[in-house]
Amino acid sequence: MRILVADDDAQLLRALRITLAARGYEVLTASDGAEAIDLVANGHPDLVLLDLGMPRIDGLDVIRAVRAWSGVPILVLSGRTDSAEKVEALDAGADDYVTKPFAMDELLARIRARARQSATGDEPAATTRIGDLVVDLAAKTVRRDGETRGGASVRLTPTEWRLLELFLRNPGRLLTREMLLADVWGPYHRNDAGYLRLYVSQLRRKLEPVPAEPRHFLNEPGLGYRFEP
Amino acid sequence: MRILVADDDAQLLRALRITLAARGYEVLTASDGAEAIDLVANGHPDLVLLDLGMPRIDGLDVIRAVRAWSGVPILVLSGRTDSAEKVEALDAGADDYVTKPFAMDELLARIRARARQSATGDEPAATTRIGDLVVDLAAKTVRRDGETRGGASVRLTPTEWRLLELFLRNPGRLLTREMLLADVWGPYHRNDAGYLRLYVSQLRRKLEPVPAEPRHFLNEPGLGYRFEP
DNA sequence: AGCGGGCGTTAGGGATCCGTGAGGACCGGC
DNA sequence: GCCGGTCCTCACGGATCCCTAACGCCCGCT
Repeated sequence: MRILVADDDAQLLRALRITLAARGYEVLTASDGAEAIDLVANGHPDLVLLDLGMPRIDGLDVIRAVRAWSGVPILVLSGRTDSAEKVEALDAGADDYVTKPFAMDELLARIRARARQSATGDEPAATTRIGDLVVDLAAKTVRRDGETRGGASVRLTPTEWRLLELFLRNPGRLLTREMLLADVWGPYHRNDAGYLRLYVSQLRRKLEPVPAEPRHFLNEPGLGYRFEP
Repeated sequence: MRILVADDDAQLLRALRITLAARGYEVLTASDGAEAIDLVANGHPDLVLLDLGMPRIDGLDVIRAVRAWSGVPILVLSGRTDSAEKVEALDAGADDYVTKPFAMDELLARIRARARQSATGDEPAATTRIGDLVVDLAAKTVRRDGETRGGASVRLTPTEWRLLELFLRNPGRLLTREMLLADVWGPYHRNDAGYLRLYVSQLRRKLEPVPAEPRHFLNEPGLGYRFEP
């Protein structure tokens, strides 16, 4: 999550950088409008914190310039409290408006709200490659590499998806029999190792280039299984 | 654009209804939390204005209940100005927070901002081709390819439109039974899989070239349905 | 060599899920 | 009151999936 902070107040800029970095955000900074526009274009931020009172280019023009080509969420910071200015900024394309001085925890909460919005909106498709197959867990699709359309090349059953999901979420890690059985079939089937043998076999048949010589779904005798990307 | 206004203050409710209606919005109203949840489920609003201080069900619980199954934008109105309450509401899933008393033009601007957010999403897919049919979600029409004039070749019922809309907005992705049921019939019908079977069947009969061999509305047994363009 | 445990695979049977038709309940318009 | 449209309930044949049982195979142990 990368945030661009644009403000001409160096002290506030520094405070925001520190606070945001401490929350795990990646921070870009700009101190005037031109720099802000440039960094939106070339820095690819996921969210913009924009002060309206910056030199060289008016904040409203920054919003309009950005909105001409980008849909990145814009959260406006401003000292002005009159509603006319808020209306102008929001109608120019801003997504939220906070007046200074502001409570930091409120600002952070509003940032989280905007981050949610972009998280659900655009999905770079959390996708994993297995040989020449591409697995998309969210869309529940497995397509042959290169084929972006046309029905899914491979169909998996619900149980197969649950098992595959566990493997893909823990790449390279050893997953014990009990862990896998408890997560897929529930805690009362920790001893039914036969289920695992059967479904791992089916996953290999559908996903391994050479099912007889597994290279991604590996067995560790006596322990469990491991997924190697 | 349909807006649900939930507030226990009858006078404010009436003022908002009149103001919003004058701006061309369709307005639904609720005066307590339970009614609000019910209307989100069955009224299919595009935006929710929610007062936090309502009887019967706490406002925060309303947010959580709605967020459990719907992504509709929620704009909170509240008399409380302390930032802790704002943070709670925003983190529960609200998209914006306005404190009473508020300036009406600011509220309207924030409503427009939220409306943009949901509107920009569907523009690129305003029209979709299914076989030799062309579906226009905005105009709610289905015409045979080539015929630009004349009445719609195919008529769909309101429920069929809601279902079709979900499919067209998520092309290629698997939509689970629960997701579809919750979005079309509300969260209290997550188990009525029979509804889905029936209406998918009707969509296929009206939209598939060969209803008996569906190529666009596909079923994944045990999981849900998938729309393939 | 003989044996036993863990592993991979195959082949059904029973349960669940799906597609579709018919018909009743409800509503607004004429 | 009548009627067309929409939504929902119910029922049943067929498709799909999950689980059980059984059979080789490999490897380490006796």
